[in-house]
Formats: sequence, structure tokens, C-alpha cells
Amino acid sequence: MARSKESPIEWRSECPISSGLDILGDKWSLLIVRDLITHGTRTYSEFSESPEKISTNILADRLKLLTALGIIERVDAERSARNNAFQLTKSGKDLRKVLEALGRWSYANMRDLHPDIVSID
Amino acid sequence: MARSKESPIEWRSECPISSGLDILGDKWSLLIVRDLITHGTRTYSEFSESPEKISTNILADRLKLLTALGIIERVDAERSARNNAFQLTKSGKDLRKVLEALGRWSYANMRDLHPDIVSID
DNA sequence: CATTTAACTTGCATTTTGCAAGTGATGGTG
DNA sequence: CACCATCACTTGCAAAATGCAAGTTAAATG
Repeated sequence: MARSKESPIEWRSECPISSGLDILGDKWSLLIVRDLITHGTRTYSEFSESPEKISTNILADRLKLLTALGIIERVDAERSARNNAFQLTKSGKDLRKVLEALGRWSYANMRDLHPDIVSID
Repeated sequence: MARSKESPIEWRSECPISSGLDILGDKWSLLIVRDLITHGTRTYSEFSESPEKISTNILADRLKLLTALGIIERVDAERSARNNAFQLTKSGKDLRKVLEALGRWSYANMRDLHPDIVSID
């Protein structure tokens, strides 16, 4: 499959932190990655059932973008969409460290503002 | 800003990753933290001069929010705003690990899409 | 072959963002 | 002390992103 050279992202600068946020700096993308890290694979409707309740148009949009960026992919790329789950690519799996760091920070620093926050392991 | 008085954030769930994104899940907040990690302190106009060119209303909004959350503070809280820089609190400094993980991920995984990306280490 | 259901799309209201142009206080200079 | 450039914002408005509800399409199921 030929991959387009053109990037779907407008990079604000050459800083890797800035570029990471150009891709993942929104409220939903990393939650999709989180679901895939904790469950291995997820279908469209499984994503919809997560407690944060992403709306279907945003979900479709983010799945497309994360696929285009090579962060996620269909489990079976040849099969039809129905019941065909998504999974992380190597690049997507590498985000585990980012999510762990973020989860630890939240749990350690936001418990006074958000007492119901739950520990991750 | 349409946010409540007690906690300025509406928490989507009790998951710490989700809650971290409720606070920091946008394109600008972590760039403000990055500037403070690399420079120690920054004034309003110094933030404006960063290569990503944040607009002044967004900057003012984020500085207020990060201050309300105890992530940043004025260097001298009693002094007037003019030339009074911001700095990270303990909680803000703890975000270094999140930024390092994100920067490493970007540098390792986005160089094919974004060849001009620069190393942080 | 009719029905159900998963995976989207579409339309529209609301919210957030981005841009340009102010405003008012302050601190340095003559 | 008066002037004036600069800093730290604010305001107004256009554009984009988000959120919500209601479709639509096609594959499985009975």
C-alpha cells in the first residue's frame, strides 16, 4: 500500500513536544490509545461504551487520523468494517510510557481537586 | 471560560489519564509548561515569542487556568503584573516526566512524517 | 428475506480558537 | 515631572472544532 508523503498535520514548530501535541493534543486521541493499551483491541462500539462517552463523529474522525498517522490499524485490514477491531501499531504501543507518566501525574497531583480519581497500576 | 467555581474542570470520568487530559488535553497548556521547564521563569511577552506563536487571548486564558489549578504561579505574588514572570509549582515541575516521554515518542516515531523534528536530549 | 445491529454520516447548535485591534497601567527617559 | 514606549492583558468578531441527535448503509442473524 502506497503511503502518501503529505502529512495530515500542520506542524507549529520543529520541537518534538510541540509536534507530539500537534498530533495528540486534544481530549480524545489519547483516550482511544488508552482503551487499546488496556484491552488490546477495540471495535467502534466498544470505544463508544467507554465512560467518557465520545460522540460518534469525533470517534470516526480520530480513528481515521490515528490510522493515517500509523498509530493504530485494523486487526484484519482486508476484512469489512463490521466487528473488525482496531489495534495499536508499534508506534502506538510506544505511547504507553506517555500515558503512564500522565496517569501517575494526575493521581499524585490532582487528588485534592478531584477526590474520586482512581489509581492506575 | 465557561467553567464552574469550585473546580474549574468538568471531569469526564474517574480515570487519571482522562482527568489529566481534562486539564492538559489541548494544544497549548503543555507548551507553556515546556517553556517554564526549559527557562525556569517566563513573562507574558516571552511566552508570546515562542516559535508556536500562541495568541494573546489563549495565553491569558491558559495562564489563569494553570494558576487556578496550582500548576504555575507568579514569581512574586505581591508584585504588579508588569514584568512579573511565572514559574512552575511542585505539581508543575512533576510534569517534566510527561513532557520527556512525549518528546521522546515524537522524536522516535514521527521523523518520517516530520523530518525536520529536532531531538530534545 | 426480513430484521437487527455495527459502523459510520449528516445537519445543526454550541463552544473554542485564532486574529486584529484596542486599553490601561508602569516604568524608563529627557 | 511629563512623555511615551512597552507590557499585560481585553474585546470583538470570524472561523474551526466539538457535541448531540437523527439518519444511512451494509453485513450478520433468525
